[in-house]
Amino acid sequence: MKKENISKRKLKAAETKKKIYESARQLALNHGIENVSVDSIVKAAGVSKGSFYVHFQSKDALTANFVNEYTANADLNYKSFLESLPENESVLDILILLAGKISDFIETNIGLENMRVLYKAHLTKTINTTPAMSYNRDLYKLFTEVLEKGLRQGELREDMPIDSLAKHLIMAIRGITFEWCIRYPDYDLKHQIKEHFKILLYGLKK
Amino acid sequence: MKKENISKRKLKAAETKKKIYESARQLALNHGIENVSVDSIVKAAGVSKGSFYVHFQSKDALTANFVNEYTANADLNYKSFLESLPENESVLDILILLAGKISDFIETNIGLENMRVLYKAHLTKTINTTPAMSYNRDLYKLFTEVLEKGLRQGELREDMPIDSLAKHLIMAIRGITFEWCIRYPDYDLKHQIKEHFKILLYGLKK
DNA sequence: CACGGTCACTAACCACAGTCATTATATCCC
DNA sequence: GGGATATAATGACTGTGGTTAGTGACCGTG
Repeated sequence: MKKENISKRKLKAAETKKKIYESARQLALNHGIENVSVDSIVKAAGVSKGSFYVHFQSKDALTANFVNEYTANADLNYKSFLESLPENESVLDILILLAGKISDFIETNIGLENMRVLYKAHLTKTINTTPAMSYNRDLYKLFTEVLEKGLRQGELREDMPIDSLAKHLIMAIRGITFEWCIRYPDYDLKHQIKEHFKILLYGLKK
Repeated sequence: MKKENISKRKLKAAETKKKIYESARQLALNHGIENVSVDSIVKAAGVSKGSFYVHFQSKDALTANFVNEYTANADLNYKSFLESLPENESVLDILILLAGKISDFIETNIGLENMRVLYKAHLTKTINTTPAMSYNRDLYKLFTEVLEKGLRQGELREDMPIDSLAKHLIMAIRGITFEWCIRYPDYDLKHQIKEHFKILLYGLKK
């Protein structure tokens, strides 16, 4: 009877956290998270600054939360995209299409600024971005499944473990997206991702 | 007779700048630039804080200076490495060796923390990291030269422009190094770079 | 019911990057 | 030399992310 009975307090806490989160989202939506101070967030939420830091490790961690939401959303999106493809599509073509889909999603649904924030968060030891990094992330599963199909259908070379290949492909996408972040606007994400994948996949063909 | 005669002042200014720079380098060497405040730098240099901002646009700009030094140094190193290779080496082997050399240099001469700082700087709009990013950077020239040789010797496919290939390869290295920065210590930079290059180069073979 | 401990929350506080009005002084020009 | 100008240098100040000692409401236990 311990865990159940502390509900009133925990409820209040959860409420406070949500208030902060929603205020932050609202402000971020209007001004971009980088231009929103913690002070303004807590003022909007009607709580104290210290309270913010009870619920969030840091402003960057909060930002990472947003981004992790995007990430989960993205993976859902990719999954249904893959399911929408015709069964008989060649696996190499699927991979190219998927890469294109990913670049679209990043550009239009996440955006440059959020990607920059995400990558900075990744580089900061004190921020936990596990959901977007973990090899258990759905994205890795999706790639692995596609590659397995390619293996079964004899489209791929067989001298490399599938899960390692998936990691290499996703790392490549991350690398290209990083390059986009740092070279924008002199860099066409979609075009570069497709071009790079053509080289990579040529190296995977049987 | 205008520019010459203002020497005494400019000299003093240059001296101050150097004092700041060297103090910063010394402190960064001992504690890592991220753990050194501008206040501590100017205190060590015996100048005022405002003076720091006369000579440097920002702390990050100063950091970028350090990084650009590393970069220039790295390219020199890679160049002499390439020159030390036997003439008759296969171009694909040269590229693998070069990639290995780069990973060694990054790991032992630059280090994880500095790479993280560098990539964060790249992601920050207000920091000018042109020297490390520019396609005029020596590194791009080196790769282009090797690839040109490969083309002459008929080792490479001919349907892709050489300078575009060089960009893809260097971007791949950057991507892998980024992955190393965010996955350390669960990621073997040298091994991953070599493995990835094997896939990539297989896709470039004639 | 009452007492001791827990925990969300607060507000004042700190550290640090960056700014700016002001001061000091080397150079220019008469 | 001496006033005018340009600029190096100053240091108090601001804004912002992050910390912490303290408070009081709530909880489990006697």
